[in-house]
Amino acid sequence: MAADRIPPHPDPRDVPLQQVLEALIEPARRTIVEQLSAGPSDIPCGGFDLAISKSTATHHFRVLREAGLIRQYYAGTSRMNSLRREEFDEAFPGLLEAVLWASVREAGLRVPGVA
Amino acid sequence: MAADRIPPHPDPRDVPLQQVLEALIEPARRTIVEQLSAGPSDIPCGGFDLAISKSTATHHFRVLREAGLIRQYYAGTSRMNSLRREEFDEAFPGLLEAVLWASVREAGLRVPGVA
DNA sequence: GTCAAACTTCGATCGGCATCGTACTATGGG
DNA sequence: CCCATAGTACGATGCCGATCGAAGTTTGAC
Repeated sequence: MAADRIPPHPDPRDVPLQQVLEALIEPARRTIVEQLSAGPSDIPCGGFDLAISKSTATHHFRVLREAGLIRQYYAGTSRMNSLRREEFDEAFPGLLEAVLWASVREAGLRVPGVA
Repeated sequence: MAADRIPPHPDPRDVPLQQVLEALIEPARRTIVEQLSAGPSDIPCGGFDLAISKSTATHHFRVLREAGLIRQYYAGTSRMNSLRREEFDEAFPGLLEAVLWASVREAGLRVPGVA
């Protein structure tokens, strides 16, 4: 079975705020969350646009999963990732929205044309 | 003059999200923000309920100030602190509310009586 | 059965932040 | 003027997390 390889997913309501903030503070991890939030479909670990090694990426995915932010499951040899949006929002209302909003806003400010 | 002793206060809109999260991730600093948010009046550096040394506290106040979260001014020998609620909310809508809400919720869960 | 692809696990390294004690500065009271 | 009060500034220390490479594991394709 493939399910055996899938580590535990805590209920977001059981995750301390401290752990959630620690998960969201790392830029690469925020990028992961942003890309998941932006796209309509789940993304395999290797499908993200990240400038880090595979082993480091694995570490980041684990931190996000243990913080209740993402769900992971296998599809063949690929480990898929999906954002646990609703469940997480129930536990931490407004938090993800605020962080993502600020991220997008900053990304926008870096691009414009006014320079 | 006393004003000379007051370091610069950046506009929250100029503070990167990364810096804000780094400011809010430290428990002692969140405690400071919470106590400011809870009370109706400003609080001097020495008026907080913190289990850390003075020099460490000074460090935390600086980090919060530089993140655009608090305003500091002198009243005699006391350095007063106030939460920059509205200005900060304009720059990071919903963020402070979400963090404070989660904090309060957790604090409540630790006390009850069901245990 | 054999190979390649996709990740994970394990140790080691390295840099940054929280922490503290000590010394220093500014203010106000007696 | 002198002292107490309230913080700040400055190293020094110690820990924790991000990072990587190398080796291991699981799956699917052929």
